[in-house]
Amino acid sequence: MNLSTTSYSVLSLLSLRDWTSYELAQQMQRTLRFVWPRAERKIYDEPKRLVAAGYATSVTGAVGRRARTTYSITPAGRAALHAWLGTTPQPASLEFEGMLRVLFADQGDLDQLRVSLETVKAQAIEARQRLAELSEELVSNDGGAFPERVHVNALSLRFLIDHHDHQRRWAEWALAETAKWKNTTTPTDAARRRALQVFRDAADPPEGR
Amino acid sequence: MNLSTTSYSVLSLLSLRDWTSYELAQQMQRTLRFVWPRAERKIYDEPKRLVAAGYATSVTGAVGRRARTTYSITPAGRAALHAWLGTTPQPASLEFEGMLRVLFADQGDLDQLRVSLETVKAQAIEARQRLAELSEELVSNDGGAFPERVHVNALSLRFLIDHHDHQRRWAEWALAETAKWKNTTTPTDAARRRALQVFRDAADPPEGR
DNA sequence: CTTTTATACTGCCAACGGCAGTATGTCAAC
DNA sequence: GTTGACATACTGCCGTTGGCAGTATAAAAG
Repeated sequence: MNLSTTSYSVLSLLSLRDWTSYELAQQMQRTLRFVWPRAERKIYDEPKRLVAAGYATSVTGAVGRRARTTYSITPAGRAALHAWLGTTPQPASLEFEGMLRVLFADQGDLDQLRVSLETVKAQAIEARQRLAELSEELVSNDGGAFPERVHVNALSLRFLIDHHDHQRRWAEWALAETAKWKNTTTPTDAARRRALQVFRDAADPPEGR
Repeated sequence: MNLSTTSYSVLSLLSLRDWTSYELAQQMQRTLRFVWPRAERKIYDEPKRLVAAGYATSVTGAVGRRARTTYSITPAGRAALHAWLGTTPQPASLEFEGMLRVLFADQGDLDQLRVSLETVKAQAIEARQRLAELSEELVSNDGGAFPERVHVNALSLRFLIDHHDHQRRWAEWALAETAKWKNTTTPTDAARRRALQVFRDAADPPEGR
C-alpha cells in the first residue's frame, strides 16, 4: 500500500478540515492544480486509498436519496503527513507544449510560430487571472477560508504570480523578437548575433549564494 | 492510430537528422526534458509507432552481433509535423512537489520547511547548471550540433534560464522570509501584514498588452 | 412543471513512470 | 588474454494517471 504524492496532497487538504470527494476534487482544481495538476477523475480514488491505509475515516450521510460520504483525517494520517513533509521532494518539472512548437518552429512557417506565441501569452494571462481571483478571495475576509494559513499561502502565491507573469513577458519578448524575422528557417545576421549572446549569458550561471 | 505530444516531439527530432532509439532517448533527456519530460523507457516505443503511422522508416544495420536500427522521417512525417505545428498547444503545466511541502508546512515543523526550501534551491541551481552546460556547447562550434537552429534555440533557452533562476531567487527569498518565523503555525503580525500585501499585489494583474 | 445546470460520482482504456532484467560492446588493469 | 567495470541498447512488467463517456440525482431558473 504505497501512497503517491497525489495521495499526500489530498491528505494535506484533509488536515485542514473534513471534505467530501467532490469537494476535494473541486479544491484540487481550484488551488493545488497550480503546483500539483491532477485529473479530477483520479482525486475520487484517493480518499478510498487513505481510508484503506488507516489515514482517514469516512462517514456516510445522505442528501435526499443520494449518499454523501465525508472524509476525516486520523491521528495516524497526521503522523504520516508530518513524516512526508520531511521527505525529499522531486525536482520541479515543467510540461510546456507551446515551447515545443517554438523549438521546432523552423519545421513550420512564421504564421504558425506567431499563433503559438500568442496562445502561450493568452494562456499565461488566463492562468494569472485565476490567481488574481484566488488572491481577491484571500484579501477579502482577511485571509480567505483559512486565515491562519496566510503566511504559507503568501509564500506560494508569490512564486506562482511571478511564474505566470514571466511566461507572459517571455511570450511578448519572443513576439517582438520574431517580428523582425522573414522566415522560420534562416536567422538574419542580427538575430544570429543576439542568439549567440543569449547562449553566452546562459553559459555563465549567476552566483549561487 | 493517434499520436501523442511525445510522438510529435520524437518526430521533431527526426526532422533534424536520423537517429537510433537510443540516441533519441539520450537527446530527449539531455535537451527536450526541460520542456517535455518523459521517461526514457517510453521513448523507445515512439519510433515504432511513427513507423506504423508511415511517418518514419527504419533501417537495421549491425555493430558486431548487435542489431542497430536507425530511424528516418518520411515526407508524410514532415507533412504531419507541419500540421501539428499549427495545432493549439495545451497550457503549460508545472509539477512542484517542493511547493506542496511549503503550502502545508504548517502541518510540520520549521526545520522541515527550511530543508524543503534548501532542496528547492539546490535543485534549481542543479537544473540551471545543466542549462549552462548546454549553452557552452551552443557557444562553442558557433551554434552546437545544429547551427542553423540558433534562433529558435535562443528563444527557448532565454525562457528556461529565467525560469530556473526565478526558482532559485524565490527559494532564497522564502528562506529569508522564514528566517524570522518562530514556528510554522502562527505567523507574527509583521508576517501577516506582509502576506496580505502579497495578496493585494497579486489581486491586481498587470496590464495585459 | 419542465428544462437547465450543478452535484456526485464510476468504467474503461491508452499513455506513462519506474524498476528490473537481458545482453552485447569497449577499454583498462592485472 | 582474461577479468571486471562501465557504457550501450534495449524489453517486460505492473501500478498510476489522464481523459472521455456515461449514469443518476438535486437544485435552480423560467
